[in-house]
Amino acid sequence: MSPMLPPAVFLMGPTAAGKTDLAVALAQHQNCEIISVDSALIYRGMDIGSAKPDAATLALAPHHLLDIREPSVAYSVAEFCADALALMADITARGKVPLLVGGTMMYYKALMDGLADLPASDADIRQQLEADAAALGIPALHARLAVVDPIAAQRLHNTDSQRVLRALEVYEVTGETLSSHWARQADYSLPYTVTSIGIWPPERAILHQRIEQRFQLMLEQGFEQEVLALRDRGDLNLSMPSMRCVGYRQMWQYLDGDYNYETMIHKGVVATRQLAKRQLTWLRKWPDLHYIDSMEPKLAFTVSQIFDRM
RNA sequence: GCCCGGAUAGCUCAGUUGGUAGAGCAGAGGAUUGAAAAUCCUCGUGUCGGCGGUUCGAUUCCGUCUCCGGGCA
Repeated sequence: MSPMLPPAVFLMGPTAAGKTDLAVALAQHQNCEIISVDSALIYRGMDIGSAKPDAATLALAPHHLLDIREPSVAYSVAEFCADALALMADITARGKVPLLVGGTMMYYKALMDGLADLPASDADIRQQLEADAAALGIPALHARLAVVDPIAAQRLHNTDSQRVLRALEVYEVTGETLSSHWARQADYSLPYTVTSIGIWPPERAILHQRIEQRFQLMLEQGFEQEVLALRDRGDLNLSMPSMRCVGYRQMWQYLDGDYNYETMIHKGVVATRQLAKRQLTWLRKWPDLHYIDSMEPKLAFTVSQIFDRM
């Protein structure tokens, strides 16, 4: 990384760790502008269950990349990278520091390391592949992949529905294998000097407690009504990325009558804990991460010092 | 008070014709290239409720006690 590159800050952490509060405090006292890095906050009408900052908070500290999609429309990591890079350039040009905040770790990873030149998903082909998967099973599609792209097939487990389907999709769309796209991946590095900050409580039990309390709070704030309204639109279903978000999926299934209210709460909390665990798996291996204990009361001050040293 | 069921992993339970036990869920660790809040992989020692008895050996059979259901009074 060249010292000539402009600064940017990544503020990362598992769900319910307190990222938003810290980001808002920083945005008010530092010369920075917030870009959300969150695959759920992009959706309009999904506010309570996604723990989106409320209007008063956003008035104090505007966030980019909130409410940029209808829940019926998918977003992608590639779109995120394009959006984020454009915003970062703009913020930098206005003499401010881009402060990226969120928990979607693959978005950070792709922004940092780049993506291969792959085609966007193709709705028709994907639909056909999903039909094949339903009829034949994922292992059969994995076997099909092994014929055309043994390298990719070897890397993918034969039950990994999402990646096996994607690999076949890339091949069908481009006529070229996924592994050969990977092989041609261009050199790339993010043109910023990044300071990476990770925030979470030192004890997992504390995070679990916060997750449970926050889920209860969402219910009190009208999460069920929010999902009822989404169902009433009539254009959404459980196969869409938006409705697969943690909490929304479980509330939807409860409203379908799949299980009772108490079970919905339990499954929602469990799914959130499991999300946090996966986020922490990314964070543990993130290079040059400044870890911040979210239980530390002088948090904002600590982070300000990091800013000052940039 | 009596009768019948239960009591085994954090939870729900299976099982051992007597040789100290295993599933699902939870939890933990990991992977992660246009759906990523997604998708997937790996990981199972626990006084088999307590105390006695029978036995080479009891979580398993017998007795008894405790607790939890249900029933009868």
